Formats: sequence, C-alpha cells, structure tokens
Amino acid sequence: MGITIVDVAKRAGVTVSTVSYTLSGKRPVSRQARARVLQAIEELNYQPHALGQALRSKRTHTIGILYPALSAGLSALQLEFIEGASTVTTERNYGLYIWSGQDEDQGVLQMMKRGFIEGVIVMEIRAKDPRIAFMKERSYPFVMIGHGLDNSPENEGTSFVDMDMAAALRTSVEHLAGLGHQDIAFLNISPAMNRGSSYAIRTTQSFEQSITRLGLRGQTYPCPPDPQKGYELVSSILEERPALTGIITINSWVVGSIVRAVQERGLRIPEDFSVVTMLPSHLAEMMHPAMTSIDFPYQDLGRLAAEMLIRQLDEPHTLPAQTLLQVPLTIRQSTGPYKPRA
Amino acid sequence: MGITIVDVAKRAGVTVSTVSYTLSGKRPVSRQARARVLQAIEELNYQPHALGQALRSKRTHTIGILYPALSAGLSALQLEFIEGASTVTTERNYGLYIWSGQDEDQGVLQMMKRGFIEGVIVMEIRAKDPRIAFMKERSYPFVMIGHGLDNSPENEGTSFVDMDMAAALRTSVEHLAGLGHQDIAFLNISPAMNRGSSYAIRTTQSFEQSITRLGLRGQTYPCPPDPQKGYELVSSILEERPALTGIITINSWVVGSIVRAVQERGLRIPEDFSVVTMLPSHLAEMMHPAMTSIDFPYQDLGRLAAEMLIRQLDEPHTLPAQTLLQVPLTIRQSTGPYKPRA
DNA sequence: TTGTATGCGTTATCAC
DNA sequence: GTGATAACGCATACAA
Repeated sequence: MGITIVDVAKRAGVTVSTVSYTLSGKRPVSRQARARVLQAIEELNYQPHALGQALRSKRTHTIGILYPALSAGLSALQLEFIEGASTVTTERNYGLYIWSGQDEDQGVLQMMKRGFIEGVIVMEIRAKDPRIAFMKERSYPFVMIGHGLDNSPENEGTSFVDMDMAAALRTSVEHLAGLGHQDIAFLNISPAMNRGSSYAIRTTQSFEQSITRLGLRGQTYPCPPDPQKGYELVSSILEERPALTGIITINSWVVGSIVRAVQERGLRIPEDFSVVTMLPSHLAEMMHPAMTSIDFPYQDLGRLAAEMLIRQLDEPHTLPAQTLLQVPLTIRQSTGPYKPRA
Repeated sequence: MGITIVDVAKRAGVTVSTVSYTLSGKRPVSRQARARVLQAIEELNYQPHALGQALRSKRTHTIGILYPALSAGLSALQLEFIEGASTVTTERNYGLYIWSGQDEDQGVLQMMKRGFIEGVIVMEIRAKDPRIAFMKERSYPFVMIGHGLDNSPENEGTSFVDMDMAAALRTSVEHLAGLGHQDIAFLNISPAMNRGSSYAIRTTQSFEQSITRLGLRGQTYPCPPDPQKGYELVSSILEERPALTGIITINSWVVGSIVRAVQERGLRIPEDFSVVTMLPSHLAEMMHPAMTSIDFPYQDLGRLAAEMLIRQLDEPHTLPAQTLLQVPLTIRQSTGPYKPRA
C-alpha cells in the first residue's frame, strides 16, 4: 500500500514532475530519465492513485448508470443493459458506477455534484421526466436508453439510444396479419402505462394504428408484470373473445402465462394460436415453444449508450446523437398460419 | 459547478473547519454557528466533493463487484447478484463499482491499488483461485459469492456467502426418489466443470453420493450453456437410456431444451417424466410448465455479500463470516410420480 | 467553542 | 530537458 509518485521519483533520482510527464507524455523526457523512471515503477510496482489524479485533473474516468428499482423483479432483464455498458467501460478503462435510484432526480444530482462520475446513463424515460429537465438545464453529460414521445422536450438536443418500438409493433402486427390472423390482442405493461413511460404509449399507438390500417380487430390490455395475474388476464381474454387467435406482448413476465392459458384451453401453439413476444434472444430460445420475437437488444443498447457517453466526455464538441435500432422479427415456433378456433 | 466548503465558510462567516465539523459532528459547534452554516449550505446548494473527502479521509465509500465476462450469455443471470448488491449499496450510501473482469487477478489488483474502491465482491470461485490467494496475501477486504472446496485455502479465514449446493442436490434427488423415480440424469455445466469451478464439483459429488446412498441409478453429464447443444445432448440421453424418467439440472440455459426434447419423444411432463431445475423463481414460474426448482437466490446472495463487505469496512474488527443459505425445493408443475416409460 | 495550517497524491504552471 | 511548487477539496491535529 501507499507507493506514491514521490517514491518513484526518489528511486529514479528525478523529481515528481519528470515521473508525471513520462507517464503522461505531455512533455519530452530524455531517454535515460524515462528509462530510470520506468524501471523504478516496475521495481516498486507503482500504480498511480486514481483519487489524486481525479482531484487534480478533474477527470474520474467513471460514468454512472441509474437504473430504476421497480418494486418487482421487473428490472431483472434491464440488468442486461448494464452488462453491455460494462463491457465498454472495462474495455476503455472507464469505471462504471451503478445506482439503483428510486427514480428521484436527487440521485442523479448527488452523483454528479459529488464529483465521482462524469456522466450518466438513464433509462425508463417518462413523459415530462424531471430528471432530464434537470440535467439539460445544467448541461450534465448524459445519454438515455429509451426516449421521450415525439416532439417532447426530452428529445430536444439530447442523446439517446433506443430500439424502434413503433416499428417493432408494426412488424409484429404485419407478421400475424400476413399469416391470416384477424383478431389480435396486445399485452402491454400496466405500471409502465400508468407511469406514462413513453415506450408504453408508443407501442400502444403503433399497435392500434397498424390494426386500423390493416383492417383487423385488436385491443390493448394493460397487464401487470406478474405471471399469475397475467395468467388470469389471458384466460379471461380468451374466454371473452372466441375469435382471438393471436397475442402480441412486450411484457416479458407473462410469456409463460400466455402459453399456459392458451394450452389449457386445448389450443396448440402455433397450430391454433400465435404468440409474438419481445424478449432477449436467449430467453426466447429458452422457452418452450421457442418464441417468435422481436429480440430485445439489451446488450447492444447498453453498449451503444456507454460508447456515446464516453465519446461525449472524451471529445467535448461531440454533437448529441439519437440512435434508433431497427430490430427484425425472428420467427421461431410460436407463430403459424391462421386457423379458426373451434 | 464548484461550490466548495470555502464558499460555504465565507457565506456563513466562519472557517472551513467549523463547516467541516458541523457536517461531520466530530466536535461540538455552537447553535448559532451551526445554524448559519446550515443556512449557507442550503442557499448555495452545497454538496461536499467526494473526491476531496476521499483523498483526505482515505474512505471512498465504494465497493466493487468483479463479475466474470464469460464468453456466452451465461453471465446474464449472475447479473442479479448485482441487483441485490446495488440495493444495499444505494441504501447505505455506498457506491457500487462494476468491473467485468476477464478473470485476471490484474483486474482486482488495479481496482484496489488505484484507490477507488475499498473492497470487492468476487464470484465464480475456482479451485486454486489465484485472485483469492492474491487478496488474502495483501489482506484486501473481499467477500466471495460462492466458495472453494472443503478444506481449500480459499475458504480459510475468508468471508463468503453461498447457497448450500450440496444440500440442494441432495434434496432434489430425494424428491425424485420419493416420487418413485429410479433412474436419473444430472446435467451440469461443462465449462464450469472444465474450469474446476467448485460448485460444479460439489454438485456432482453430492448428486452421486445421494444416488448411491438411495440405491438409484444416475449419471452426471457435462452440458454446454447452449439451448441447441443441450437439446441434442438430452435427445441422445433419452435415446440411450430408456429407463430414465427424471432429469436434474443446474444449467439454466437448457431447461427449455429439456422440455422440448422430452415432449418431442411423446413424453409428457410431469406425467411421464420429471424435471428439477435451479432457476431464479421468476424464471421458474415463467416457464411452461412452471418448473419445480431449487430457486436460486441471486438477489439474496448479492445483498448478503454487500452487507458483509460493508460491515467489514465500517467495523474494522469484524470477523470473517461464512454464510450458507439453505434453499428449499419449490414444487411446481414439472415433477410427478414415477411411471415407467412406454 | 473556534481558527490556522498541513497534507492526502497528483498534474501543470512557472521558472531555469 | 528538468526542477520546484501551487493548487484540486477536504479533514483533522494543533493552537488559541
């Protein structure tokens, strides 16, 4: 513990500035001096102290990620954002600091003000999100995973990465329509709808527009992120709507429940009934039957967000960028041609 | 940006030490002075700068978690450890720094030496784990999620949290035995077995002991964390062993594959064939059929590890503690009474 | 009860 | 090409 730049300087017979400059390369150092310094560093196994560096240079090389601690395990999948982001930070020798905010603006505020992190990745953007307003005002560097509604202030002059959810729903409806289905339900996520999460609104709109455009019948249902409640909901929907032959859902937690409720009514998937999901590919493949899905690119989004933020920090004049990923539908074993229900 | 303790002191008409002490409470401050200081802080919206504090006090109030970036998505579930840990750190006003190490000791070394973090949570402990030896030597504060083999140096004088995997396998075998099954396969995780991960060894031993003790037939199979390969493996096992009526697995990624392979042979679950898994409860419930499982307590382990580490840091004379969670079997819809296969 | 002054480990400005 | 030294923001030992 505690080998400092001073120790290195002494051992190398130079002053601290020479050591510092050999390390940073910000001014020329003679071959001999450099060699002695490097050797001393080696011998002492010196590691520059990050706090000292940070305090002086005002760069911590650390970014934060603020993830919403929703009551349920709803957030479990979102953890994959973190995996993506941490790949990048580790690669680029940045630190990743994680904070499970109670989605107060306070959290962000503190994190940044206290100087540990240089910028932050936020997710679960809501309409009129106070955190975003807050950070924009103070021009804190940040990148969103997800984005606000069209023309909302959240999107103005900010950076985000997201997948094109509207396109995803369009593709899903078109897929089922192409198979001949005419009556389709869309299961959204109820807490997200209640809290005005923009993706909940956006997907609902896109679903309903596609339904109308294609002349189908369809309805959106809010659904809790809870397998049992999902099961009950789906059972009652199947009961009420005997012509229904397809379900689209972005609610990961009820995918198994849909399968169960459908099969318990004696319907087979995909012969009698089709299901389109939005799951990370490994989960879609792990289910039985393997689910046709718009594979949610958690890791890619995490990676992109981190890269974007780091670029913003390293190159001060980087312009805000907004990236929308177009994710194709992967057809697996849960969708098939329309067949009227008995 | 940049309101410092000096600004506060000026505004309050006192010196920095008074400000510092009102904040820390480490020496008495008069009512008046305290009031003025507090008001100044309020007015200026002052936040102590974490780096300054840390550099001076040698406490960063930040712990790290080193998670193995295994090539596959195998690590996705382990992310839930992070969720558990981050709950605790956020609660206790600690920072959580995450590093997706290529499981070099280097990672740990750097992290700690450079002074950003005060201790670290490590997982995926291997037999003769160099990281552990390294940290023990230098008495770096650390807590393991998982632990070494019995009597291994990794366990000596160290702190860990783990679930009792040996008990879990025993319970699983006994459950199937109690249902009348006599021929059981155990699917382990092949890369873990190859790398000598202690849980892979421990579970295998426990499985085989239980099989012997109960006079059953059983065999352990290494299985890659890959749905397709898992499917092929299970298919061939079912082919080769016509008397087999039960599978136990700790390999999360092939649970769906087992179900598929079994059902494709015309066997029903649980009527003709039983499956016991080790999944986080939300996944077990999400599958169809819902899986009988030793529900893996990811979040609990993450929480416990963080608590243990923080206690170690806050209370210097805390003794190392080793916690083994006893996790019960949750019976869902994938196990049933023995019935000979056609 | 309060003030003064030093140092944590580093970078960078100023001198030479 | 190199050295001395003043910050960075804070906590605390020492004085008063």
